Amino acid sequence: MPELPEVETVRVTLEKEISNEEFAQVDAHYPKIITNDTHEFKQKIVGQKINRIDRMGKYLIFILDQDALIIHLRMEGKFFIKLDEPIQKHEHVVFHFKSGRNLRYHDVRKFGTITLIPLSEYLDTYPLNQLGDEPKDINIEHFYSVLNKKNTEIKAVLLDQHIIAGLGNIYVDETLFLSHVHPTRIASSITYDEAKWIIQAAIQVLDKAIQLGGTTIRSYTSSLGVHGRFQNELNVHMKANEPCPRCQTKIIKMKVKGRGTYVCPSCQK
DNA sequence: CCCGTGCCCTGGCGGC
DNA sequence: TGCCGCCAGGGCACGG
Repeated sequence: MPELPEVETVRVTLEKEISNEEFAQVDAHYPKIITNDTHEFKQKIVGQKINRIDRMGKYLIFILDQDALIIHLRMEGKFFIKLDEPIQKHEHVVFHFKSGRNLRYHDVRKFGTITLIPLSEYLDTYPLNQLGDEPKDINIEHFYSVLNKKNTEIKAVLLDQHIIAGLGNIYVDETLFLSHVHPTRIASSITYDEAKWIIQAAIQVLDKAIQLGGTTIRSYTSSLGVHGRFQNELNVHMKANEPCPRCQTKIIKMKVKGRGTYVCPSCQK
């Protein structure tokens, strides 16, 4: 489940590995991953070079000569760099470079998406034009005024990428724990100070996770075998029945808007 | 506009 | 041991 820190880890690794590579051919073994018309996609991308790799929220953005390649890894998307060797199970899209190396998109659940959009439009086009600011760029007054109008649980608001970009299930649980806010609180009841604590906690959690290369739990590993270490820093996520690090109360697992949610019932209000 | 539900997909796990 | 059924989850389409 790559969230902002895992995607950033992938971005850094990929930029180091494949900047300046030129696309020679694309094999789409499972074409649904690519949201463009497959034929047009291949025709356009061949001959372009990777100049830079950016990230916005959980999206990776390959800056090519004419177009931006916009990638969302969803739950289990990952990349591998290989030479020409047999295709493995779950390698759905293979980008062949002129150098002879391949970039392989691997995704057990096939939920990820890859989209090619001209450089002149990509920031003003779906999906990136829908994206809210990341926690580090959020204006607190504006965020507070948005919360004020929301009649839904705070956890759902923090997961909404239109409002705030980069947080997923793990980091929302951790952010709410650090800010002492209970995930089922109705957003409009959040005070200005709590809104400020939430943003500060989100920034702190994401920064720490980026420093540690992200979180490796379940089946998710970063690209190229990189393993994050933030799982050792988790306070509540996946900690059902363990003592709260602050007050020793048992962490409970509950459902919030259908999402597995971990909370300290005593010190999150 | 706002919010809830179901869908996409497959490996892994619990239950028997 | 083997099989079945269900769950996980980000984001969108759709419906009330």
